Amino acid sequence: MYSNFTVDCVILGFHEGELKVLLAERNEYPFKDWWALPGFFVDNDEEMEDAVKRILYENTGLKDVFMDQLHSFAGLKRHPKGRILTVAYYALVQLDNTKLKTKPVTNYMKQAKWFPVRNVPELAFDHKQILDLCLERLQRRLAYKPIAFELLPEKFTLTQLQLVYEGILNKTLDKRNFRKKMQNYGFLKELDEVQTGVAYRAARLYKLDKRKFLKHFQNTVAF
Amino acid sequence: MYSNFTVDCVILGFHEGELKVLLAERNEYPFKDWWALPGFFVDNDEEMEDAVKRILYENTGLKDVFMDQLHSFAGLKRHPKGRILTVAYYALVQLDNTKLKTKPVTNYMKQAKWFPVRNVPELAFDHKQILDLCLERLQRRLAYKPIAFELLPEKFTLTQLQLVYEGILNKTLDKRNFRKKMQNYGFLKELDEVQTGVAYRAARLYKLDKRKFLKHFQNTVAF
DNA sequence: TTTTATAGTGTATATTCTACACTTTGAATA
DNA sequence: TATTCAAAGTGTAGAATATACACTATAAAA
Repeated sequence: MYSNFTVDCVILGFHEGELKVLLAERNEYPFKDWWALPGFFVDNDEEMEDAVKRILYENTGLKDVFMDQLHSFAGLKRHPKGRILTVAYYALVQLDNTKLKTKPVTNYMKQAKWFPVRNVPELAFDHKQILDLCLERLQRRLAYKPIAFELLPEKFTLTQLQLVYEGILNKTLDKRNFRKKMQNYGFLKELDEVQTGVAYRAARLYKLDKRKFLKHFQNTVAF
Repeated sequence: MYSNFTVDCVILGFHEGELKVLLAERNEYPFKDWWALPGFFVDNDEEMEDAVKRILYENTGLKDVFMDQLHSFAGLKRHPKGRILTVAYYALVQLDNTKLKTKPVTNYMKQAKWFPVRNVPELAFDHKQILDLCLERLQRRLAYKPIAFELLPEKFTLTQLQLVYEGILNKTLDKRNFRKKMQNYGFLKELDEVQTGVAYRAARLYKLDKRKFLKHFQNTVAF
C-alpha cells in the first residue's frame, strides 16, 4: 500500500567528461510524456531510503550507491492533483559504458535517459528547481564529502578526478594546483598501476583512502 | 483540517553568551510531559513555511524570523503511532530580555522554555537527533549564510558577534584575528554609536550590510 | 622515426592564517 | 578627583596556503 508522499531522485553519473542526470519520461498524467526526475510513492511499510534504492534499481539496475537527502517540497501548488509532499534525494553512481544502459521501464514511465546536467529538457512539476538545488548543494558538499569519488570507479586517474571536480563546480581548475592540493591532503593512495587501453601515455591510477578522507574532514568547519 | 505530516522547529536564540533552543513540554501522548521541539501538523491548505511561522508565533510571540529547512524524518519507528513524516526547520530569533518570555501555551503543550543547546534534557521522539543535525548544519552554513547576524539585534558589537560565532562553532576564537577577518570582509558598517548601559568602556556598534554580505558569499565555493 | 595526445612537474609571488600581550577608555567607587 | 575595574581595541612576524604560469616526458600509433 502506498503512503501519501513520494521520493524523487536526482541520479547523477559522470560520463564523457560531463556530469549527467538520469531522467524518466512519464507515462502517466499529470505531465504525461514529460521528462521528470525518477520518483514514486513510498510504500507504507518501507523506509524512505529503501524507496530511493528501489527506484534507483528500477531505473538503472544498480544497487549499493551513495545517496543523501536533499530537501523536501510540499508546495500546495506543486502537483495539480493537490499537495503531494516529496522528499528529494540525490544518488551518485559510477557510470561506465556497461552501466550506461538504463533499464527499460516500469509501467508508469516509458524510458529513462541520461542528460548533461546543464542541458536538460523542460521538466515536470518543480523538478528543475530540485535539480538546481541539488547542483548547488553538491558544490558545497564537495568540499567535505567524498562526492567526487562516488562518481568514479575505484581506481581513477588524477585527470578524471579533476574533470569531476570541474563538472560539479562548473569551472576549470589549474592542473598543477589541483594535483598539488589533492596530493597534499594525503587521502589518495598512489597505486603501482596505470591506465590501460589509451592510445597515448597511460596515467597513474589512484584509490581513495576513505578513512583518511573522513578523518581529514570530520572537524573541518570554515573559520 | 490537518494534513498527515508535521513540521518541527529548532528555534534558536542567543542569550547570556550562549546559544539557546526553545523546547516545549508536551501535554499529550505519546511522550506526555517530555520536552520536545515545538512542532505540529501542517494544515491541509497551509504552506509548510506558514506552519512554521504559526508554531513560532504560538511559542514565542515573534514574527518575521529567519528560517530554513533542515531535513525530513520519516522513519517507520520514529513515532509510536505509526510513521509520521516530519519536516524539520530551524529558526533564528533575536532574543533580548523583553522577548525572553515564552508564550504560555496551546492546549497540546504545558510550557515552553529556553535551554542551552549543549545541555538539553532528554527529548521526545528523534528530536535530539534533529537538534544535533541542526547544530552541525549551522556550523557549515555559518560560513556563507548570515546566520550569526540573525541571532543578534540590528546593531551589535564585535564582541557580541564573536560570542555568537563561538557559540555556534563551539570553540573559542582569537579576538584580534576575528576582528581582522570580519572587518576585511567589508560587509560590516561601522556606526557612530556605542553601546549604552555598561559599567565600563562602551564598545562601538556595527550593522550588517546584507547586500554586501550576500554578494561576498554568493559564488564562494570551496576549492 | 615521427607524430600525437595526454601525463607529469616547480617556482615565485600574493594572500591568508596563526599566535601572541599590552594600552586605552569610561563608568563606578572610594 | 584619583583609583579601580572590566572590557575595548590594536599590530606584527612567521607559517601555511593559494595562485599564476609553460614546458618536458612518455607511450602508442602511424
